[in-house]
Amino acid sequence: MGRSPCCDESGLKKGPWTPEEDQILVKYIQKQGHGSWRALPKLAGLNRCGKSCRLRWTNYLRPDIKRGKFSPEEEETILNLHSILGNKWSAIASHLPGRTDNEIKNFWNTHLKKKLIQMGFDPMTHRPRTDIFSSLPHLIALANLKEFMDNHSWEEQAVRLQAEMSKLQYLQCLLQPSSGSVPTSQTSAFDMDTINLLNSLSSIKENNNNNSPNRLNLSPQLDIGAASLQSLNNSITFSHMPNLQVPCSFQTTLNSKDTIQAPDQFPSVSINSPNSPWQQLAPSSTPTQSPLSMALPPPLTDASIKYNTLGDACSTSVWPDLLLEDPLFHEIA
DNA sequence: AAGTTCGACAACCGCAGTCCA
DNA sequence: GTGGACTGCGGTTGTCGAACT
Repeated sequence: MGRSPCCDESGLKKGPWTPEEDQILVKYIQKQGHGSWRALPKLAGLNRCGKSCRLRWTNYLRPDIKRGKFSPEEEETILNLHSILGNKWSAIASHLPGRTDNEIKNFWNTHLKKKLIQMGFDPMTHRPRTDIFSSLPHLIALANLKEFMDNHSWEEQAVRLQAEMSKLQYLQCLLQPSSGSVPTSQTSAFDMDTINLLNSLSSIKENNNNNSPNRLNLSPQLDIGAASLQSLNNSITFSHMPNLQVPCSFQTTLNSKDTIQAPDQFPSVSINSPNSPWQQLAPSSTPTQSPLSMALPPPLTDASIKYNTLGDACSTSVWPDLLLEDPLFHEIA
């Protein structure tokens, strides 16, 4: 298979096309047809390689090209087709009259991919992200907490947990300044899980203010997630615990339905449409439940738990490092 | 006002497939 | 069957304007 040598030729112009070049190319093709792309530049009087001419024509100058923003219907079509075809841009383009593969590819990379990621979907599989690393710290902390609870007296646990809560409060003070703004896509799922962990521990304390009892009633089996935390919440009493709260900008109080609506910044994606890939992803979900909610971990306890907004699990921030370097984190984890 | 950063999109690069002499 | 010419395609890079500092 020989490679096209045309672009290697020296002396040919590269880079953006001028209106004059566009005019020459359009006039020539309208008059003669493109014929051999390799021969075209010479015949048309253009100092470009044939490949460049072909690309310019097919992606920009072709008269049937539809320019302008993608409609919600087109977005949905792209999402549907991409969930089936993957990055087969030309195949996707063939279903969208007037749109080129390049245009669709760019639109995907700059808009749709980000939307899916922000909404907690893997842009390649179109499925809710199941990044094990994002929940790992949470799970490890819970497992170790349970182990500690099992192996120590109530007095020891109370003293130690109080000390840990004080450390957490200190950590929170350190974290506060970096949380003055609304969470962005740069806020990692790791951060969110850290916040969840802080909230979980906080809720332990809150619950203890409401419940009675100097007794431990841990479930014999470690049921990671809501059940174990609920168990902790219901069974541990603390006094003089520091007030631990995540920055309010990260808090979103859920109602009893625990359904989160699609964020306002994604108005054009109709995720509930019958043809939407997200709809297909959730065949068992109730019609009123947004598939977006599938991307969220289950709420830890009830509506009193503040849950965080979605974050990009792939991105990084200084938060994880800060926490990982702290001895407290190693003690908990 | 100047410099920097960021996002959108046009254009390029290079591999792979097809055609044809 | 072979190999060069050509085209199609997807990934990547470059450019430019807007937003931000």
